[in-house]
Amino acid sequence: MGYSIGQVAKKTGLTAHTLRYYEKEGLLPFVKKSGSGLRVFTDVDLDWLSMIECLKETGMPLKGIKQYIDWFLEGDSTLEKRLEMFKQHQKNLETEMQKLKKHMARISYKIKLYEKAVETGSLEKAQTDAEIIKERQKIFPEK
Amino acid sequence: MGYSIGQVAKKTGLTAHTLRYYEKEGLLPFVKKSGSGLRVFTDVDLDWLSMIECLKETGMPLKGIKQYIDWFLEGDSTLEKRLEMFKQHQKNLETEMQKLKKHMARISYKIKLYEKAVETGSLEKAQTDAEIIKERQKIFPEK
DNA sequence: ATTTGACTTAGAGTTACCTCTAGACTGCAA
DNA sequence: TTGCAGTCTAGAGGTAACTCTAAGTCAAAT
Repeated sequence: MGYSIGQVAKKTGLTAHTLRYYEKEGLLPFVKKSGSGLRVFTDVDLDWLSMIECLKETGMPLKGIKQYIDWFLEGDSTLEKRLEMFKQHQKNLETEMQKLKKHMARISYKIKLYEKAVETGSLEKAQTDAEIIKERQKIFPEK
Repeated sequence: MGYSIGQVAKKTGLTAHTLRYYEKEGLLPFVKKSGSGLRVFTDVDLDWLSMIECLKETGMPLKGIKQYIDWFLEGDSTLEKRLEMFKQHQKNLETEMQKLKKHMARISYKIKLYEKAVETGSLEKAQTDAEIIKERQKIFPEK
């Protein structure tokens, strides 16, 4: 019914160092200490870590995550702020995804190009290949 | 038919500082200098910058990008390596996108939750709402 | 001819996010 | 009870990717 820092490190893939660092930065406000000073993590803390991971991996800086946690701790008076934060984050994320998709198309094109190049032994030859040029035009319609 | 560092900065959204930094790091091996030592960028350099942007925004560190450029400069003997690099990068990217999608679903859920919470003035009330619980189960089927 | 603004270099400083060290303490197993 | 892995704190160190400073050069406009 409680986890040591090492157990949580294994569960989350973070290091114990990082968990202490997160706590120091105010990202884990619910972690308790045992009588002898050892951290005792609960499932609530694991839920928070999972939310932190979600926000971090979608590009929110630790400061932003901390802001959210601080608002959470302030209680229901900050509900609008938190909603607004999530909405903004979602918007950023959608923009980001659009960009990623374009970049992926470009990388797929590069793979086709380099497959052709490896086949013929020459990048230049591949670049003048009719199929490749057609492919390229899909990704760079302006050119 | 050549661009100054300031013109390229405007075109790309990077600062002149950053462009010099990229050059120092070996990311812009084709940029020439005028007689008086000013950098002269060409369209080829803009193409490279655009590729650098693509790789950087898809999470490749500058070192990885430099490796690619170094291989490019070595010529056709590194075609396989470059193909392999792009394939690996594509794989990473696909994994990343899957993760992002999951995170986005979670953020959408949070928005619904907080919309409900703002409506009722209480996060706790919102969390016990039947619709919200159903929504939550879509994202956390295990719970 | 002078001013204005962009450009040059080398190198120091910044921010975010860890990552590690040292030296001490804890808790369980043999 | 001895040993050893795990944990503690405070604080230093590291890395990536910029970002800026200083001190000076260059070039177009007035």
